[in-house]
Amino acid sequence: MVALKAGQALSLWHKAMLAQVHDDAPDLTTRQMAILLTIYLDPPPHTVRGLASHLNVTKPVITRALDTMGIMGFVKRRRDERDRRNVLIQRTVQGSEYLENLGILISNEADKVI
Amino acid sequence: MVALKAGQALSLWHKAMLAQVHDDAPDLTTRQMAILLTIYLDPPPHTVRGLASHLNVTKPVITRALDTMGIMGFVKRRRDERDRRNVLIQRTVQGSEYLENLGILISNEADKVI
DNA sequence: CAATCTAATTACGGCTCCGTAATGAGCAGG
DNA sequence: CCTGCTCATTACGGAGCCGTAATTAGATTG
Repeated sequence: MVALKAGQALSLWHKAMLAQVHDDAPDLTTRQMAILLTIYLDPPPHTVRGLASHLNVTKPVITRALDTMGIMGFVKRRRDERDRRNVLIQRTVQGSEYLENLGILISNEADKVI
Repeated sequence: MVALKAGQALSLWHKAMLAQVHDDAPDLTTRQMAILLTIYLDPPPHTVRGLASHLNVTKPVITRALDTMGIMGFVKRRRDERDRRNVLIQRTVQGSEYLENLGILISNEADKVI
């Protein structure tokens, strides 16, 4: 399972990108996608500072991405009651569904790669 | 080989996105990446109209993406001498190298997915 | 409790992208 | 030729993201 050669990897990437472009679902930037996936795949808690450090970008990048993805309904913010300076980023049902569909889409395309 | 489940696909996508964000290589948009991969993976000739129709976007989107990626050195334009209304989009050494590295990167990340 | 440090956000100027509509240039038929 | 058609590009106003720097709010330390 897996063991993907570079050419096959590019082909898979191509198909996945095409599907993303065709599905006129909300088009996340590379950074937004990386942030969203980190929130959903890495264990919580997630803070702005932690995400910024993990992705090696500045904090405003995270804040803005959370704004955008919050409007899309993909993430939620909650104050950390222990240290009210922190904001804890939380998952949503809608975000889970979005990523689940993305996973299925990529998985399906992977099946078509010889 | 391959047979990627949805969860593994997401994990692969995540790692590939993170690598993209970390490598502060030029950050292409989803559309630009889809266009670039189509140019390099699908058989030529490629025209603005053909790419627009293939990706289901308007022609100015293609023109602008070619401008940007042309400046990056990833694609070249040439007039079609048979029908001088057409522009033929061509690959470059630099673009090949960029995509080759991307393929290797994704392939390496795929190896790490259990 | 004042000074200091930290977390997150907001402000600002700059750049790129978007979609629609107009423009420029080349082909084709009568 | 000239009218109509096609291909690609440019123009234009609007929206989003960027990085740096300033700001707000909360914790901490002496």
